[in-house]
Amino acid sequence: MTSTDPPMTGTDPATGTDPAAPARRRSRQRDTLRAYLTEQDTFRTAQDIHADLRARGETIGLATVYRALQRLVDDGDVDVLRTPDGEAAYRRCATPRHHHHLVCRDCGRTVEVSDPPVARWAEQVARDHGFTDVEHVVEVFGTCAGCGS
Amino acid sequence: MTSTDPPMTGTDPATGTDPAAPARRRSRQRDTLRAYLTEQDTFRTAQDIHADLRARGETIGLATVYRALQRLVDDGDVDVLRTPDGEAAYRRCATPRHHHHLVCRDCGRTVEVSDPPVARWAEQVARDHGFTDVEHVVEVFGTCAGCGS
DNA sequence: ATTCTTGCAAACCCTTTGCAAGCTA
DNA sequence: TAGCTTGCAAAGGGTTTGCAAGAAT
Repeated sequence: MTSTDPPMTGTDPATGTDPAAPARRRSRQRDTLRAYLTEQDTFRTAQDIHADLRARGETIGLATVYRALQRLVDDGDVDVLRTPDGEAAYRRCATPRHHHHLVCRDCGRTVEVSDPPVARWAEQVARDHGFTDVEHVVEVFGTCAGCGS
Repeated sequence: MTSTDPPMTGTDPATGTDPAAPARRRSRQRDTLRAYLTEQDTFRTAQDIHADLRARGETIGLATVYRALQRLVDDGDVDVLRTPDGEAAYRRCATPRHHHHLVCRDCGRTVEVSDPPVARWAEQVARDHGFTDVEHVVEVFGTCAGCGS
């Protein structure tokens, strides 16, 4: 609806890419991260991801994990959310369109949930009070069946 | 509805206070902070609050601000929320019962909004997937009329 | 007098950045 | 070869904590 993300630079209407953006090269690390994220169904912090990859014997630096995640997020390939204690958690979601999450605060297991009514409500409330460039954050945290006592 | 906050220690059914908790003494700093928060209608970070108080000539340490805010939050006297970039922002809300916020991402000006449907929706979604101890985070960010271009 | 509070500085943690070396195209 | 990518270590920024000095009861 509302364009919440104004492009920083112009994009070529033909290719949809930014002509001014630097060329992108592929790398083992980024491929590894992408593969890892694809097989995950939980939200994980950058540190978690780094630790997991290292544990598997992969060689990748923490800074690289952060940089790669940042790029995936910018490209819209990965979702980010802030855990209640302020850490950023990442996840490659199955649903490409706007949605929310039901996240287990213990293991990160996540269920994607959509709710158009909430979005409409947010837009309405904002408009009623003269706010623009609306963005709403809706996350549900809980303890999943597996982690429950 | 659901008891989302299990008490860490037992509370005396008579007084409603925790017998094991240390005695609480009043202090100039805490009174000042409380007064400051009461006159504010915007969400502010601990750093902002500290800067504001210092600018007014008040003498109070940053650590004290953090500790005092933490206590107010624990007591349920102040609301906290995470800004999109991970900082904690505090505000003494007028509405004592559960509610959400429409926050200006520039100046922090806030409008308290209630929406029972969202809460019920969250509970329902969580229950449907076997999650317990549900907690939902719903915040709407935007640019208020005053900060808008 | 007791012990809760404060301040400062150091410690913590997550995240970002500088820069030289490595690798992709 | 050109220049994007990586790793490491250092720097940043917010928040917490240790500890001795300062208050409140």
